[in-house]
Amino acid sequence: MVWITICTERYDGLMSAETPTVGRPRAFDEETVLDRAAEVFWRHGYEGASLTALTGAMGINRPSLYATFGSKQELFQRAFARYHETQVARARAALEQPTAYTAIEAFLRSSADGLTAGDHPPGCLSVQGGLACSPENAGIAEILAAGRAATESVLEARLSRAADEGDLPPGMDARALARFVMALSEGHAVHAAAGARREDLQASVDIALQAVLPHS
Amino acid sequence: MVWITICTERYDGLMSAETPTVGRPRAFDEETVLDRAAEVFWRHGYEGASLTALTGAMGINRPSLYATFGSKQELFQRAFARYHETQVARARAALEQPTAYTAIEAFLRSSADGLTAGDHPPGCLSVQGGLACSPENAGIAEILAAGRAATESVLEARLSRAADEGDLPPGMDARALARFVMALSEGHAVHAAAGARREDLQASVDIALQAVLPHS
DNA sequence: TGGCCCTGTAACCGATCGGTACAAAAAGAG
DNA sequence: CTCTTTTTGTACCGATCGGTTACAGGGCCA
Repeated sequence: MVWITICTERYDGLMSAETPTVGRPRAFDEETVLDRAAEVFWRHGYEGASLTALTGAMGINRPSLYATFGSKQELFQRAFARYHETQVARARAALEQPTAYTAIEAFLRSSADGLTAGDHPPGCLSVQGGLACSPENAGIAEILAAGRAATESVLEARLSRAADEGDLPPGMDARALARFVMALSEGHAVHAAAGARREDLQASVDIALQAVLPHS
Repeated sequence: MVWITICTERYDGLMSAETPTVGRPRAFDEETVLDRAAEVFWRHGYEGASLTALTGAMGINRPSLYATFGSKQELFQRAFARYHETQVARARAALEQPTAYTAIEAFLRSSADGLTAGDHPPGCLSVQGGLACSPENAGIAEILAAGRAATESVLEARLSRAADEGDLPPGMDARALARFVMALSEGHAVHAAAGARREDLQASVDIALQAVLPHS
C-alpha cells in the first residue's frame, strides 16, 4: 500500500523503454545486470559500492550503465526493486499460512534461510544498503526504510486479519506483533551480515515463537 | 572477553599519550571531541562521515585531528570505544538485575530508551556505523561486529548464570536466548534509525518478554 | 628570554569519486 | 552499399576523498 504508492511514484518514467527495432542491439540482459548490481550494493552498501565495482560485476561499462539506468541512485532503486521481487517476495509469500502462528513461523524461517543462503551475500540489502548515509545520499536510507516499512505493513495486515479471526493470543496487538517480528528479522539480518550461522538464527526463531503462544 | 582482547590489541599504542609538561596546552578536551566525532559517525556512518564534517563538528582542524588521533580509522576506534563507555555500558549495567527475566527486561527497555533518546542521533552506532563497507574499509564492519558480539557474550554469561541458578524456563538455551535478545535489540536499532517512536519499541519489548515466561 | 609544543589557516598531494564526450562498432532500413 | 540509429569502449571531466606539509603565531616552562 504505502510501498505501492512509493513504488509507482518513484519508478514512473524510470522503467526501461521498449527495445528499439533499429540500432546496435544491447549486449546484456537488464535483469541479469541488475541482479549483479544488487549483489554489489548488498555486499558493500550504497556508498561503498563504487561505479568501478558495479560496472565490473555487471560486465558493462560506464556509458552503458548511464545510458540504461540514468544514475547511480536510479540504478540502486531498480536493483532494490528487483531485490524485492526476487528475495523479499519469498518471505512475504510465507505469510500465506492458515494461522498467525504458522505465518509468523514461516516468515521468520524463510527470512533466516534467505539471510544465510549461499548463492548471494549474507544479510539483507534493505538493511546493509545504507542505514546511515552521507547527507547527499540521505534519500537512499529513506528508500530502504520505506521498503522495510512496506514489508512490516504486509505483516501487520496479515496479523490484523488473524486478530479478526480470533487467531491471536488474547490481548495481543497486531501492529506491535508485526513490529516485533520485523525487528527480530532485521536483527537477524545484522547478525547474518556479521557471519551468523543459519542454525543460530533458527534457534533464535524458536525462542521468538514462544511469545506468540498463549500463556498460562 | 573476545572484546577485551580485541580492544587491548587494537588500542595498545593508540591511547593518547600523557599530556606534556611543557609547550602550549591543548585547546580542546579529547573526550569531548570524541563524543562529537561519535555523533557524526553515528548519524552518517563511517564512510558517510567526511573529514570536513568531522572536523567541523569536533571544532578542531585537520592537522590537530591527525596529530591527536592518527587517522580516520583510529579516530573511529577511539570514538567507538567512547561510545561503548557512555552508551552501551548502560544497557550492560541493566543486566545486573536479580533474575533473568528482570535482567532481560531492563536490558531491552534501557536499550529501547537509548535508541530513541533525544540528546543524540537515533539508533545505535554499532549498527549504523557500517554494516557493509567498501573493501578498503572492511575492517570497520569487523570492529563493529566485534563490539556487538562482545555485548552478546556479556548477555550470554548473565543468562548462563541464570541457567545454573534454575532461573530460566525449562529447556531454554542461554546462548540462543542471548542471541534472540541481542537480535531484537539490533532490530530495534534499525527501526529507531528509521524514526520509530520509543513507545513502539517498548510495545515490541512487551511481546518479546512473553517468550521468556514459562509456558503452560 | 629561549625553546618547546601546540594552534590556526591555507594550500597541497595522489587517488578516487560520480558522471560524460566522442568516435568506433554493430545492427536494421533504404 | 550507404544511411541511420543505438551501443560500445576509451579516455577524460571537475569535485571530493583521506591525508600531509608549511608556516606564522600563541601559551607555557626552565
